[in-house]
Amino acid sequence: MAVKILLVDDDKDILEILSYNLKNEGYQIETARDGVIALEKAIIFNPDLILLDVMMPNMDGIECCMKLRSMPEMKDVIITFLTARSEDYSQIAGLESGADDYIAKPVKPKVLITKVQSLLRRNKRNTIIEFSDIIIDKEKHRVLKNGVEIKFAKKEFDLLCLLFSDRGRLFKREEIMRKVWGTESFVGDRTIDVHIRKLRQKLGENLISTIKGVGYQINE
Amino acid sequence: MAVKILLVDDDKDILEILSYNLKNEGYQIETARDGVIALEKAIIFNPDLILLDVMMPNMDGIECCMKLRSMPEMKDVIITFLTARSEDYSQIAGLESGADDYIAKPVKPKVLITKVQSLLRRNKRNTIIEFSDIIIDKEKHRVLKNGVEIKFAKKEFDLLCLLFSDRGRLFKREEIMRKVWGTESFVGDRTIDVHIRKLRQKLGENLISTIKGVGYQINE
DNA sequence: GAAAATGTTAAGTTAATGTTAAATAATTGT
DNA sequence: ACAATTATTTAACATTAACTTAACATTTTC
Repeated sequence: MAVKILLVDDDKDILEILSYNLKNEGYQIETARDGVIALEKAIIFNPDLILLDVMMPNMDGIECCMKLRSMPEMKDVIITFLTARSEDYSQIAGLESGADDYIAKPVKPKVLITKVQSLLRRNKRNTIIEFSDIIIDKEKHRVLKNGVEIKFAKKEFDLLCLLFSDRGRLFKREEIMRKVWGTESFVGDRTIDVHIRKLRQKLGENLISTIKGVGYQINE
Repeated sequence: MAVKILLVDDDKDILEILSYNLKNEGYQIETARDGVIALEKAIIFNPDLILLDVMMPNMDGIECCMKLRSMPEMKDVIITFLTARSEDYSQIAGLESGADDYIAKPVKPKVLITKVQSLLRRNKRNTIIEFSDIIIDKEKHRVLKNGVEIKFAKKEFDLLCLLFSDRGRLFKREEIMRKVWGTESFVGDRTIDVHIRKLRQKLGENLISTIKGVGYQINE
């Protein structure tokens, strides 16, 4: 699956240039013209990386970044500011905003691409997840419990990976739906439950707990 | 099959000189002028050895190397850096990058050839694979089951070798397609299945298991 | 304790793969 | 170069496993 990048800037030209260059590198791009739109698009698009202009109308980058970070599903996204002047640095670099890095404007396409590559590399999340007696190897599509392999069908595996991507965190049904089934498929309400059932059968009844009216989480 | 080497350097002259000398030795050579191109070519060309300049525009050798190593299909390729100065050594030798060795520039052709030979020799281990009652000899293109030779056509053999190159690992259909059939050939969907069928007929129905929607793997 | 949400099971549907034979393509021997 | 042989791909249909749904049970929340 292609890497997804959300570009946020109020300057149409910048959006276009950066968009063009990043698309050329094979990235999947979405754009937003202010912070408010960015928040909405981020939820739908589920990007791996967000490039966020600091100075924007409506909602500035710093505020947008903080809002993004407050959403649990955006915990792992990489956020990078685009800043017009290095003076802003003190504010931006501060931990508060929750960004991972910043890029000084004006941005040269080549520099941007290098930077993006290095950001993505840095965040190559662990492909192997271990938790008590369970080992999940995303790459090999393999799950071991007490050293014994247990087979999982595709959707089951995707769901499992999602839940284990942040153990203990509560995943809302809506979020599970979006991340495992995607935005276009419209499946019934019981589908998630049935898959949860299968995970419980295979890995033990006490692994996943239900938070009624909200979603599911892995018990830590 | 000739040994395939991918040469990566931004200096055209170096590419030419090394290319010339290695071709003379009977190696099959591809070249790339930066890391990005190198990644693309590596996937298509599927080299045995990659000689990688460290200092390059676009994507440097270290980054390129890490990217290569992160692809499961590049697990067994030998990666060697070409470094302009021995000072870089500390960075390069670090385990992180995943390279096997390095060669100091400027490279004398004779030295290079000796080095390449020794690298290839070192890695010749995988040529014979044994697994329960099956013995596969890649070099001789031979398969024995319980001491009895079984003949495999080329594609069948390639597929078999791929699956056995990492027993237990799940190979995605897309990956099988790329590695056995290459990126340019567009063959139908059922082609892989038919070949899997033949392997199962020849080596037993329980050897290979299907993960629907994903791919195939050897049962361990 | 009624409404809402989720659990559970089995049956229904869909999508993916299996299988066979026949059609092409490649290779070999003469 | 030609036919003969062998390898590979395609096409059609069968089968299977994955996934979804539906019906009803159970649990939680207010």
